Amino acid sequence: MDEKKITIFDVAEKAGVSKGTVDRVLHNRGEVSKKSEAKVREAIKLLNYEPNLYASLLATKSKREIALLLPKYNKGEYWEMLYDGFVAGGEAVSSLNISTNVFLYDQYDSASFKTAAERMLESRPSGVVIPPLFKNDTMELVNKLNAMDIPYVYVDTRLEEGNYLAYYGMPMYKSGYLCASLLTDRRREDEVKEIVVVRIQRDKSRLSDPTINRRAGFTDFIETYFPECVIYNLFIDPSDARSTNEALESFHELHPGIKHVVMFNSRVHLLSDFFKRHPDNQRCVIGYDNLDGNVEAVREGLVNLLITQHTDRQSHDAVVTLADYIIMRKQPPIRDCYVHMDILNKYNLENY
Amino acid sequence: MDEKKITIFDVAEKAGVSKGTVDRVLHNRGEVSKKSEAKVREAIKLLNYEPNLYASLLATKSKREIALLLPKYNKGEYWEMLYDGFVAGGEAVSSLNISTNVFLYDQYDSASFKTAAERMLESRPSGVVIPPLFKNDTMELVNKLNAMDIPYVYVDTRLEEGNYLAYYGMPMYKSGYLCASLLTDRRREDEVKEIVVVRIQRDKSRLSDPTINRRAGFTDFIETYFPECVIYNLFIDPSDARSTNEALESFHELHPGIKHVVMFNSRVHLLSDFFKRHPDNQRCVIGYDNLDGNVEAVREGLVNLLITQHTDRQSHDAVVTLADYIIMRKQPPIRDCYVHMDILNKYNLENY
DNA sequence: AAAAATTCCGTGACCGTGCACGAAAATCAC
DNA sequence: GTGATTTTCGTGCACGGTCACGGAATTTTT
Repeated sequence: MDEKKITIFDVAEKAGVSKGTVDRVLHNRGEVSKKSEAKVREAIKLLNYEPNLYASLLATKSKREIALLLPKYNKGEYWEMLYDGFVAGGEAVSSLNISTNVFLYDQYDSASFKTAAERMLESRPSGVVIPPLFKNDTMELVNKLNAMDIPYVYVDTRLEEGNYLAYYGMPMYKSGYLCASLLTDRRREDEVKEIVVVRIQRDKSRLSDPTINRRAGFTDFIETYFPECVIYNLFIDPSDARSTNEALESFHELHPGIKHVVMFNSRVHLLSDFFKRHPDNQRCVIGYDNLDGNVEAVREGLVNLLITQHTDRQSHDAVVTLADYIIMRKQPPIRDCYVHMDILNKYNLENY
Repeated sequence: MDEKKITIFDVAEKAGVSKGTVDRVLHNRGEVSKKSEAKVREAIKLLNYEPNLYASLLATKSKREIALLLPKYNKGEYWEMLYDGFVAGGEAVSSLNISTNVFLYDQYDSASFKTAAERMLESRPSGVVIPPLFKNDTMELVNKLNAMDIPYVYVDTRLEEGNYLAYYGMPMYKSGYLCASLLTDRRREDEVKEIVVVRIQRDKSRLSDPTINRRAGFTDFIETYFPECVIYNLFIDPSDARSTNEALESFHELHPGIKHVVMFNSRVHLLSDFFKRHPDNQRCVIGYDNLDGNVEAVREGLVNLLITQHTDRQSHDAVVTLADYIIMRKQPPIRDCYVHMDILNKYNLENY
């Protein structure tokens, strides 16, 4: 009712100083004696003072910037969604005098990550969003960020260190488990004897396969409920459509009866051509992520289900979370935000 | 770059008037000659002026209120989710000097709707959120709102008139279609011969069954792809657990082999007890809406799938949309917002 | 045409905070 | 103890609106 809004003046009065001093304390701008600072902080706590965001925003001139460190990508690839969400988040907070900036690197070249990180640091951002692809390099970066007191948010995956402001991502293990449950839904054991997992050649030689946990979840489910089932691994090269198709064809000749196909990365659309040539309405295909190509494949009935998340919302929320923290020192209510795993089929992908 | 922010002064100068006049035009506060008004509007358009929200919020004293007209509900019922989202939306816009207020009525008593609507109008809200249960009464209300120039947003369902600001809801017909597709996923025709649809006794005698379109979508799918299939209707009384169970038991005795059970309203949890007594892992049960009871039923494996939407987000977004419109006359980008239909099973309901 | 009534419009005091400027107080050097 | 530094602090304008007040311009009345 009588919500008398307390202002910086009230605090100043209570502390026996001027509003200028209170302001200095509020923004840790220094030039305040320890004694005064103590009194001001006391008064702030006592009065339960919260600064008026609007007055602050109106008066301030300082511009902030939030940076995103992202792998280079081609149109329609996974990382594009993170990028889009980041931009959208930037628009959402642009009225808070916060802008955004993206630094790209080559996801197969650790050195390029380092230089991108270096450039990013030089831009002196007020906050950073990172999908931590290179574990060690990211760790190094994060140490510097901590030293510079720059908050950062993980998206996609997360490192096991303790200083990130928040994390947005899909629970990988569970997403594999979910996939297996959908693939085998209401099937008897003798109906699921063989499964093909299509994988990316390049990931084999990589330090860390990004889908490893997902695969683990999937395998655990199958081994528990379909112990007799055989899981084949088929490797393809996403950059070479011809070799991909050849690999698929020759595998198909070898194992013509396989009805269950799964792909743990976001590239299940690469199989569309093959499925078009070999239609089979007994087949069940499950992939991940709502890339345009994947969605189209579901629409055409080539892929049955997609397990997705609002990837763009991850980076969007990351930006908003950072902005809230930068402007108002507001801690996010939940630090580890596992986004919901959506299940998309032909009939519910329209409004996604 | 040189994003020189244009202020009310720039507009005033361009129009050859004072800022006071511009302000009067901006808020349709009258006391402006047609000539001046025209010049001001011209200048606004020319300069592409947008008022500074923060300055406005800082200076304004006026309080606004957004009202929600909602059926009375018990804890754990569908309408509670709309309520929760409304409250959450209210918190999100509270800093815009906007508060919220809820007016409850008896969903089976048209007269109580009318008095609630009357009370609501007397509170002179700046915006209204309505799930239009009573078509005619809502129409009457809406006419008054239009006359009073009060914007309103539909949630849940929508009337076929043209003046609402926005609508948030699930595409009912499609949600039935989706349900049928999931129920029969990868089934051969001879595997789906009988389906039970459990319905609410009371809805039979009601003017309009709220699930009618959903049922239509469901039936259309089944008739298309499983023309031989028989759909049974079983009516229960949600307020009487004993009679419900009796109805289920006697139906079960009559048709013991039925493996497919569907419920089109949000009360599939009412069947939990029965399923507990008659476990059958060949059975497939699909319901709607993520009420706690329903979620629990999925977790326990009594219900296979839930088709849900973020019901709370409907009313939440409704409030935010209204606030944006009230404060900044911002039209929502999409007027008819069909929210995405989520599919929930045992393995992806945790983070929902 | 002057007076009265209306309509229209400019002015200026806020709203609560940020920040530059310079004065006051405290510390230091000798 | 005096002057020079350095530290600490108060003051006042700016930010871009809102809105009440009262005066100017216009219309109406007599």
